[in-house]
Amino acid sequence: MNLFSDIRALVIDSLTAMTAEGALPEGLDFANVAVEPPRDAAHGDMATNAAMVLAKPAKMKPRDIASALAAKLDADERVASAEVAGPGFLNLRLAPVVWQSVLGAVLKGGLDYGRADVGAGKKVNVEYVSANPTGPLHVGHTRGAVFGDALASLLAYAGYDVTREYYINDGGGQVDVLARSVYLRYLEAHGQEIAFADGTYPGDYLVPVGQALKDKVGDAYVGKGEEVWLADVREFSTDAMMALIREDLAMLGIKMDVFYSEKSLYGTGKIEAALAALESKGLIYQGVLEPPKGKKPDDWEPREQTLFKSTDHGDDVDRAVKKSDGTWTYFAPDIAYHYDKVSRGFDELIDVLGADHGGYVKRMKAAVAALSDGRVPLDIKLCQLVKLFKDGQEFKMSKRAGTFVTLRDVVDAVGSDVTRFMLLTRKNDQGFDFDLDKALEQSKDNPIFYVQYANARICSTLRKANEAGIETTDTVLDGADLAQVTHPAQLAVAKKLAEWPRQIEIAARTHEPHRVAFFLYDLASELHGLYHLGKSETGLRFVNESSQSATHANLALARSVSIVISAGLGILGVNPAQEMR
RNA sequence: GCACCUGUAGCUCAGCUGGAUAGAGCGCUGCCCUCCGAAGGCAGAGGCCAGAGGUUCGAAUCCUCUCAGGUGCGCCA
Repeated sequence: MNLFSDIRALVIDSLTAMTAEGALPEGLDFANVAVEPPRDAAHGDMATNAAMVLAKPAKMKPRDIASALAAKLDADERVASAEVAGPGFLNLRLAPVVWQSVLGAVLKGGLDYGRADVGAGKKVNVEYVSANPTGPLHVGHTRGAVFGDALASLLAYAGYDVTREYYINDGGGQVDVLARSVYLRYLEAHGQEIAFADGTYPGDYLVPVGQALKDKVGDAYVGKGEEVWLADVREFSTDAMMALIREDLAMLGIKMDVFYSEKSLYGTGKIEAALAALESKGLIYQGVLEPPKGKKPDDWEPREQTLFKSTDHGDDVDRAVKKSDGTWTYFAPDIAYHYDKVSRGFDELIDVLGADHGGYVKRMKAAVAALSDGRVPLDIKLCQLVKLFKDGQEFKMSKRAGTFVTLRDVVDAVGSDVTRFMLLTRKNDQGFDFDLDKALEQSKDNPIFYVQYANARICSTLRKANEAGIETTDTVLDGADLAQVTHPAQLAVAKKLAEWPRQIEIAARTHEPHRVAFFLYDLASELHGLYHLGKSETGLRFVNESSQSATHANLALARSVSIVISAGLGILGVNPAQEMR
């Protein structure tokens, strides 16, 4: 149930009727007619721009259309009043019964109230994290992990068939580096002195991997050349790293549906097939690229290589898919991987990447557009950098000094719920300063606390009512006489609840889970306000000693808020606390 | 040099894909606990929406240019 689309449907019906009666010319396009909450609540509950949108094509004055439309809408029982305002806005006030019925809808729907059908069962693939399997996840990955996971949940809630996917970059040179690093730790486990050369990974996290390798193969690889051990150690090491990464993700409650291996694309004809598909469209050719602008590469020399004509699909320059020595560039398996996603029948693709992949967006979109003949949209969400602050100081990361902060460090410090919520209170393309001290603060300027506090308050109230012998199950509350919910502060809460399905639709359409977090904050604010009004106006207290039916109605309102908060936090992957400690 | 992101209150950020007098939190000022959790609420001050043009009934939002910050730009991944 989405009240806004209901009322919009009413407006469209009325406009259609007006056309039939000759009050409007035939053939008008109503697509741009919107029904939205007005910015200023004093203007009413909803506003429509119908008259202004239609004035020009209808060759009529907006206010004339508006007043005719107002007369039509006024006849509907849900509409308490319809007023023409400003240049031709039509402000609608809805009858209290409309808002009261929202509470019934929430109690009946439970966590499913707000579920939308914008997805219409379409298959969407959300690829996120996809960190190289060379070490534990760090803070940078954490943002993408949380964002992608919340986006996936949001889309599922909005009616999409969602697949959560992790692309394992296990095909490039960096896994050889990993293998050599593990080999050193392996030698160390055999009591040898080791030294880490440039371009190897000196991190301690490889010590147990080296030990495990020793446990597995004994001294079989000691003193042997790479040709003997590299392939095996590479596989052993990436498996170990992926196990580590899965544990990291589990700390945030993240579970992928698919782990897709880059390696599986090599030697299986998949890359060749993808490029053949491009070639059949005339998008592959032999050519020489211009040298990159900006910093001058010292060793630049023009060479002929195999190129993808990505400029045909909006890229700035064409991109190499084969190096001059005939091996694939990293872009080639990525094309094949996305081709595979398209072949698996997804209707939409989303890649969640770090901001450092910005230069990659156009070429990948070009590739997907070409491979799917424009059928499958690819949205790439770039997550900007996270800066960590501790004791008011920026916590600088340095891989050389080994002072990089891992996902595990952050979650250990503030917990999964706080980590997730904080990272989701910002748009993905906005940089983020993560203050670990503030995140733990229990006050109003900590949004997660504020939201959870609202829910805890409700739960506590319901508990107390229960102890006082009042039944508080959803079925009983659903049977409450909601007509008693009439106070403006109460109706304000109900109106906020009515916005929930609409916010879900908007958030899902724009791929912006942060909207959910902000909505929950607003809802919590309404609840806190109402709660405090109960201090001076005793009739607004949730538990009303003089009237059991009023108590039930009030508790129905409170419970509805709790349900929506729980649903919203569920999407964000945050546990809705029932009490604060 | 080019591409992408960002620029909104003193600070940190929202702003419903073009709507009315631009909103929250923090900070500042002043109120509110005999009362379901004050870990809170109410109110006030505070703005040239970076700047300049354009598009139209209407722009923080769309287009162009300029300025500032960030991220990138190779046959690396």
